[in-house]
Amino acid sequence: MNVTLPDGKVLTLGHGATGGDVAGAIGPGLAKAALAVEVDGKVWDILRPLEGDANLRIITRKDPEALELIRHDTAHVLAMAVQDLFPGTQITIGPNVEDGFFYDFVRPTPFTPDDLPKIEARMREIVRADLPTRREVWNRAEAIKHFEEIGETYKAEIIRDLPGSDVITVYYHGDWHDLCRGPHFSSTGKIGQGFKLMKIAGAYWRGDAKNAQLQRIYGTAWRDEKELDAYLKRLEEAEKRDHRRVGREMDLFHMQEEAVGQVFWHAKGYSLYRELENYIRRKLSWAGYDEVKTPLLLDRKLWEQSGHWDNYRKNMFVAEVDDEKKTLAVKPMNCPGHVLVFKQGTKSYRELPLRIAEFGSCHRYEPSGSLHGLMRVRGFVQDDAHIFCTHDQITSETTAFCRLLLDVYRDLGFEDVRVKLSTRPENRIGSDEIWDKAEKALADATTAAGLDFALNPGEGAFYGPKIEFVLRDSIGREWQCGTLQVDFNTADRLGATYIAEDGSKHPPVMLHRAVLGSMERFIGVLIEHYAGKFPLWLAPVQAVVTTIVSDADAYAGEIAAELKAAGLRVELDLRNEKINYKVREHSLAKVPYLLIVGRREAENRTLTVRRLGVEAQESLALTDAIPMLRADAVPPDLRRP
RNA sequence: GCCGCAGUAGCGUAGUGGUAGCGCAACCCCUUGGUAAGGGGUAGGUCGCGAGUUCAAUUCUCGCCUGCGGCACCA
Repeated sequence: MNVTLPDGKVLTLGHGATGGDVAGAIGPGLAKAALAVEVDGKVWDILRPLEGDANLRIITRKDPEALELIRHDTAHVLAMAVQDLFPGTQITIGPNVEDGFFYDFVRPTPFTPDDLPKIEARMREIVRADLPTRREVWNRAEAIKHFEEIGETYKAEIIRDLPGSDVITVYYHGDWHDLCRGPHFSSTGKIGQGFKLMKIAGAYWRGDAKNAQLQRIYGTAWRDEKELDAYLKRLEEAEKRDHRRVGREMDLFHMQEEAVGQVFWHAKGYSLYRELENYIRRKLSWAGYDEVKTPLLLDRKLWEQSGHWDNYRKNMFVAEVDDEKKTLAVKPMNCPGHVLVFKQGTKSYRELPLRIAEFGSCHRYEPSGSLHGLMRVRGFVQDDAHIFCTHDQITSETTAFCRLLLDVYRDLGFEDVRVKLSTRPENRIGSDEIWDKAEKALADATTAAGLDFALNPGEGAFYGPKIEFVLRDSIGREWQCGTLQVDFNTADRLGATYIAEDGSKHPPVMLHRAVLGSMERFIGVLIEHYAGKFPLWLAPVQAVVTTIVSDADAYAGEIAAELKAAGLRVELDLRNEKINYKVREHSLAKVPYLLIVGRREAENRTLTVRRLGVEAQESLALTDAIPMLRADAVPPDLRRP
């Protein structure tokens, strides 16, 4: 049996040799470090006998595969510990997730938070006991029978649903066993102690709300305790920039019971909101959009006609008055309103593409459990627009939109953008010919804008394909914000047409598109991306003028007034506090510019500038400082290069 | 919506079957201090809401509301 190593070297071994034997043949050090092997591209147990000639690579703790194995082995140890401590608990599945793993259990009484330390302690014992791992191949029927007999009905169900071609393998760790595809380490001790149980949660069997709810335990696992600590520290840091926390600390917004899922924007938060809105408004205006404003309440009949009443009635707020029989619905989206605007007067092909934009206030009755700060709300404003165009204009309009979006994201501090293209679903309207055309148009347009896309087959809307834009924030999290959807249906359904070159009437194609998605959510993303330290043009308070001694009060007031006159958002802090205290406080408040004046500055008509996060101070003449600050605060789209 | 947990002053928290403390913030006084917390004092609470048990409930029980962590959902 010949084994080829990554460097091209070929080792000849006897029949039945394992990956461990290969490592041993290379050297004793490697034999010790080897945790698993990659055999012809697949990760195998170190103790599994090779089945013939193969390309083989030794996996040690440093390899990314090792971390995956650590996590999955830890999931097994979790299941062992749980069954040990809570006899009668059924095990179901326990896959890896980002940064860790979970295992889903079936148990009449739910776990409590107090159980976690107990389970974790038992897990550490199991790891220290270094129980040996054994892999067995089982007969399918016997496996089903076995798991039924020991009361593991979910495991039996899993086996029944496995494709007939799959080999049924069972892994033993000591006496405990589990149905598992593997691979695993040769013993539980190889896991190490860099793991921790994180939380308990309910989760539906097979991810379906119609099924039973299982008890899920989440854990995290790393190569060693140092990596674990680093991870826990990262979580703490992420928590510090949580938009709900920063929003309170910086007095940006609040939410309360009387308006569940809706935002009370405070003066500072709304300043940020308006700055962002005005920025988008300028971008839209330059991109040839017409901004409109349409009613929040529209007759039920319109929603029936558009199809929303049938499909989304449960998620709509309705409004009724005593004196009229009409039912009005609070708009959950802006499309019908924009179609009604389009339908005013006769539209010619010469007017297309017609881009109708709106900062559209929408309300949706979202499930209570899905609400999350600004990220998922019931009342929100979309930076929405509908482009009414011909089939031939889809590509060019989409390309232009991609460019606009990338431009905006870059201005807002996001360079890393991914695109997903969702294609025709099973249930759809329109001919395959039109779908072919639309999908190709989106693909071509995205490529033309210099973007790569990932395919999301079958995930499109029933009325047309769509692209979605996912941005990555400063700590690596991804957020889906922008979208563009092709719609062959709505205009026709609501009776909107244009007159073509040959005098015939056609419904226009509608492109539904949003750059930010929702103002609320995007501001949430911005808060977390910048951890509240906004670029100057967005910062709610751009500068604080403060004094060292009260003799400088009058001068400080003069500076604040001049800056205000220059269009800056300035606050004046004349409190009788030490300068150390004020510096600390305004730094924690994330104010970009601290302008400090004492006796010296008042005499020379200068000021001392301290930028957030920079300890160095700079002394400037007042006459120089004002134009400098004003220039610095110009929004990115208004800067002359 | 489902599972679990939680709700005490603006924020962060302690605590108890006999109606509540602490820190920061607020307010007042002293301090005028040159770049990340100067000192002293004062005020602030229907312990989420409703019911039940009890001589007595913030504490125990039930229901509801809201929030948090997941799951499901997201036109």
